Amino acid sequence: MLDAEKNQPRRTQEERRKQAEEALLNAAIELIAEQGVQQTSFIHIGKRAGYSRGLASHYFGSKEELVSAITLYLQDKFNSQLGDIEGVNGLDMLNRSIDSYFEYTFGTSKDARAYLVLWSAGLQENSDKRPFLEADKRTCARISAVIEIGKNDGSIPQSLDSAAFSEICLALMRGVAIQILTSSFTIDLQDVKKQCRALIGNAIV
Amino acid sequence: MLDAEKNQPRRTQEERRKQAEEALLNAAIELIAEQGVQQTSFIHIGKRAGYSRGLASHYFGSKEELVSAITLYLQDKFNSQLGDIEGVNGLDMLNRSIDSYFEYTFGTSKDARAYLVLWSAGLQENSDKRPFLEADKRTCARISAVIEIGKNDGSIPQSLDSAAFSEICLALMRGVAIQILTSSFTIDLQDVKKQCRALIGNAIV
Amino acid sequence: MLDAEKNQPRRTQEERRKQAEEALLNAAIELIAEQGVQQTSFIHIGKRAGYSRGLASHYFGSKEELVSAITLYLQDKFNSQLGDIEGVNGLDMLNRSIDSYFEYTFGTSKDARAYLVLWSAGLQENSDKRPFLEADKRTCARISAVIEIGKNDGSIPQSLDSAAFSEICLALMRGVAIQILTSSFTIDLQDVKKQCRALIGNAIV
Amino acid sequence: MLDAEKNQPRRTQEERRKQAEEALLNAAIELIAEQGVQQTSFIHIGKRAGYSRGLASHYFGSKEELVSAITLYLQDKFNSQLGDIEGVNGLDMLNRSIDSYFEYTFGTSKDARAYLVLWSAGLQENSDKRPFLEADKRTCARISAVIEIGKNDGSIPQSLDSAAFSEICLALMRGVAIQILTSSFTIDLQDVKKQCRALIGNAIV
DNA sequence: GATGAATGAGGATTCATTCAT
DNA sequence: CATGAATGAATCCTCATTCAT
Repeated sequence: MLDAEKNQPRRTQEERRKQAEEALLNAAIELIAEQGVQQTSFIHIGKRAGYSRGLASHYFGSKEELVSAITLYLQDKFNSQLGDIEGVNGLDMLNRSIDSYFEYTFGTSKDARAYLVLWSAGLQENSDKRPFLEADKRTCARISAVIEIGKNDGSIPQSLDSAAFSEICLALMRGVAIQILTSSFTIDLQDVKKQCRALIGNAIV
Repeated sequence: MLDAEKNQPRRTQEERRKQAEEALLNAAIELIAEQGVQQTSFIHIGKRAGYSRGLASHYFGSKEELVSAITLYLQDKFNSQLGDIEGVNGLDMLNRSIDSYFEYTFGTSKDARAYLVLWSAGLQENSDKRPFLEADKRTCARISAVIEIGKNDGSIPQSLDSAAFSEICLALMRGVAIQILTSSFTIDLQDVKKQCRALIGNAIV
Repeated sequence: MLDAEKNQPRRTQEERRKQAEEALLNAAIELIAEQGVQQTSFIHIGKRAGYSRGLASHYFGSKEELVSAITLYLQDKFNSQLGDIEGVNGLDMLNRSIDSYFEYTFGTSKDARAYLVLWSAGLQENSDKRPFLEADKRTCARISAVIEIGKNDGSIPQSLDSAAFSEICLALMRGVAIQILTSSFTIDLQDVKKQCRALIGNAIV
Repeated sequence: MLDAEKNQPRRTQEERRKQAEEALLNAAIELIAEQGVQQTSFIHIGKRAGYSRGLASHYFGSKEELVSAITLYLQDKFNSQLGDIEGVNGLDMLNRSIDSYFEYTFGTSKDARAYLVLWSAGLQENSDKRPFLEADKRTCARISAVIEIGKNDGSIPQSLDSAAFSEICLALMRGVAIQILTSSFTIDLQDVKKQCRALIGNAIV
């Protein structure tokens, strides 16, 4: 009991820290989704999170480190939300993967938009693309694995090049995501989804 | 004769102005492709173009106007490079359109990269997306037109929804382009092209 | 017995406090010798000493007080190291005084360097020079006393103005010390010492 | 005449720049002499010089560069003030060199104090001492040259080691200077001067 | 028309300092 | 007693922008 009493303040300190850090991260994510990375200043982040202007700087050290932390945070969150893909067979699992990516992208949180804003910095020549390339590699590997399952259970033909197809798949999904987030589509989301499925379905059969 | 003498210097002035303006625009495009919009300052643009640091500011007024000017400049350049699409039938024209977009994106100039850097600002909620949306609309209209030609000459089935398909097509092309420009693909460019063509080809037949 | 039991933890606390304080002081001295006063932050001091970042602040209150504490600490340490000057006569004692100042300055510890860094703040017009002036006065008094001994035992001529000479002596020693610590000498230390002794020796005889 | 009219604005621009730069340098020198380098901010410099807070930063790029510029400026100014040393023989020239160093140090301008403040940063281990070492080397070379002249004309004995002696001389002069600037001397300046001359004079004969 | 001098706003960053635990 | 969470002041620095020449 005494130990618990002694530990409590410490735990509370840690908790305070964790809570503040998460609040700052989420504030930063919102602001990045709204205004982009450059326009998002430590001052704004602190204000939005309800803390002082210096705290985000204090915790994350520099803006570069903040961006890294956000990137990892969003990737982890995405992966944990994704969980295990289930389906009656490989093809079904592939379709469900695509659906869940759609759901993530069009969900209410600003995570997906913020992630794509961060990721789009990779379009500049001078930029550290590694964190995003590794994430893309993992995503493609997951798609490839599903395709291989489909090949084994007969729902996907053996002739399909899983490595190449998974990368094209990701490119398509990402292209669709960004066109939606930039309000480029005039057709409605259900149509977009249907077209995507058709595109992928026809390629596989 | 006197008129000619008077006009000549004026014309030369105008030409010099045009030349300087173009040099500044291209310097800005290079810098944007390399470092992004925010990191590209008037000073750097002037230096890269070989002019004074005040000239870009002098010509374009403000940074916002500069970005607008660059956007229009790049769209015009792209359109004029594209020219008229030719082909034996609609399907062939569609394939050639896709090829020319590939060529533009992977060409030596930094135009495509700079344009996508500018366009990616549209991922942020607070941003003026109009110039890009209009350009996308024109692009889709062009693809739609080609599809309609294909429907008429029998190379593309009547059942294809040209409006929806053209938008998905653009999404795919844009997704592929940015995955390439962010070095995400591990498969080679020829493979990417082949996969794209297959995807679109299967969808049409 | 109960008293002893009660006292023991108190003494241990006090000892721990003293130990921590000394560790913090020495860490601060090292950092000041390396980087100067301004660049030496409480956080760095705590880290270097192996304690928390708040402890130095907790003990010394403010940075100004910390600097005062260090100054006194270094002066006390110097004085206690110096101890009593011994020699066969006044002249000999003077020479030994000079030698011991050399030894202190060129010793392995960073004390002398740190002290001179702190002292050099006195070059600025707006600065509290008192602690250093008092220390200098004591040093000159010590040298004067030695000279007076020399006058009495006949090793130093009566004509020498001990007050003026002791101040010039200190100026010479300090000048030599800082030239050495700023790596300005190209001649070796033995030569420096020899030259100094000759300068002082010739002045006295 | 037209040329002159055309050139004037350009020259005026340049002059404005030069004037502003010099005002900023002198303001910085004053502030450094008063408060030290760290406490001297760009904002204060601008204010003291009668310009905006950003100008010093704009001109000198960074504080490090500002310090470099000031160091060079002060060294150049000192050297040009010094001019050629004249005297009836080498010994006389040596004495006059010492006198002029005294005059410089105790003059009304804050140059000498500022220079010594800058130079004292070299006491810290992590610091760029080069600009100061080079200046010291030049100073010693000048003293050595004078000593050699004295050896040739017979006013200084051949046995004197000019290299070693010039360095000790500089150390003495610098030690005296900093003791004066830190108000350490209780004896008056004339006495200090007399003592110095005696010290050096006795060493030479 | 073109240059670059000068301004001042804005933001990253570092810390002394205070305060809760 | 000791830790470290949190604040906010201060400063360097970068630029868009204005303006004199």
